[in-house]
Amino acid sequence: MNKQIIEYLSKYTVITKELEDIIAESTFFKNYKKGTILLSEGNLSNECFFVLKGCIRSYFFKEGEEKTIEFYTEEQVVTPANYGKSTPSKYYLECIEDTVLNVANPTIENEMFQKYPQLESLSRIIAEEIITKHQTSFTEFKTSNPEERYLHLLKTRPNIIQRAPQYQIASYLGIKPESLSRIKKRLMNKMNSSI
Amino acid sequence: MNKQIIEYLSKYTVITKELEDIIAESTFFKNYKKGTILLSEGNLSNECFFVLKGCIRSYFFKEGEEKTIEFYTEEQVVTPANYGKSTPSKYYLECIEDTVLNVANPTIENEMFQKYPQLESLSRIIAEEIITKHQTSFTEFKTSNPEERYLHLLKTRPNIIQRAPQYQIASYLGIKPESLSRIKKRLMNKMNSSI
DNA sequence: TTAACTTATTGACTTAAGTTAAGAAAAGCG
DNA sequence: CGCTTTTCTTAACTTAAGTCAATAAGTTAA
Repeated sequence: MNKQIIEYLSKYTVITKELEDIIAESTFFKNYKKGTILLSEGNLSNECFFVLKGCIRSYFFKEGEEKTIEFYTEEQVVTPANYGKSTPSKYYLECIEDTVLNVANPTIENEMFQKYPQLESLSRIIAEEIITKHQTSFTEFKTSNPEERYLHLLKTRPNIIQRAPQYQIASYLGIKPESLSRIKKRLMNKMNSSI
Repeated sequence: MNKQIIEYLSKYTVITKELEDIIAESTFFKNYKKGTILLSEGNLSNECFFVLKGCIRSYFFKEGEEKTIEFYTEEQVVTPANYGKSTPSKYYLECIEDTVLNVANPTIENEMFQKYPQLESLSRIIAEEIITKHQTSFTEFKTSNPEERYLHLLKTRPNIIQRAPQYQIASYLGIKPESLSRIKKRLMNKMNSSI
């Protein structure tokens, strides 16, 4: 099971046997049933996650409506915004499938960072990588219209569309479910008429 | 001049005199005239920046149109996506005002990280902070319409609106300049009619 | 298997952003 | 200072997303 994490981390640096053991020591695995809420609005967070299998969705309520912030699937890191802080969470984390996670907590993590600076170095590199990816996604979103955003999602994360209900996809794309329904229909027509 | 950086870093951890010296050693200051291009599309990047005074804009071209990605002002860190990597930049960095920057490069930075793990620790913490801020901004953007986005910018970064031309603000808000012009007019009317 | 509930689609209508084009205002420069 | 260039505004029109409401399709559980 640890193989997945090591493989992920190996993209960023050489993971020695020692480092591998350190990681194994400082984290643990956990299974969650579909529908499990990992974090609720208003609550503190003392866990961050690495998705081994399944899907986590972050969402919150705005004007009474559920807004999906992000979908996290295999090989993704989920660090709640208030992880290890004393501030309440502004959003929910929910397993939208049966999910297997690798879990860490700030106390052990900080101890490990103290002991093994290489581990913190790795975290820094990964954090910077995530910043870059976020900026790319944000820019893509900003410079696209809803139809283009849907096509982009279809291209870059096709399985998300299979795994999450459409009303969740819609708010993830910043539109209403009715609009997503229409966009799909419009695209179907375009496909057919171009045959 | 270094005071600004130290003050900024002090938000995240205690900056000892030693650490202060380390930072002073590993970076330098530089002045740029308005209009200076710090990084061009297609080029490599060997510098990251901390804005002491002035404003940097990142932008790129999509379908022949300039799209503003971000504005960086006083006390903000600018790390190009390809900083220290061997990949070409996808965007431009331009000083839209006379600007004073604190500049670092990856070679010295990595040396310093090796020598002073506390410095890398600080970088990790700041990087994670930036991730959280990005996610908040992205979510705000996604769940707002153009008018709300403009009002949000007016509230959170009013000086940007003074400092950048409107067509740049427009693309930053993901809309056309004509639309921003109309939004402003509409808001003026609302203001007046509510007196 | 049906009944209850959730999710998705469709239609009619409203609203606002995009597009194109023209002119006004402001900024930059010789 | 006046001329040029850039930026901003306005208008008319098109297009697509939001809204509201009804119905259809799919899911879940008694």
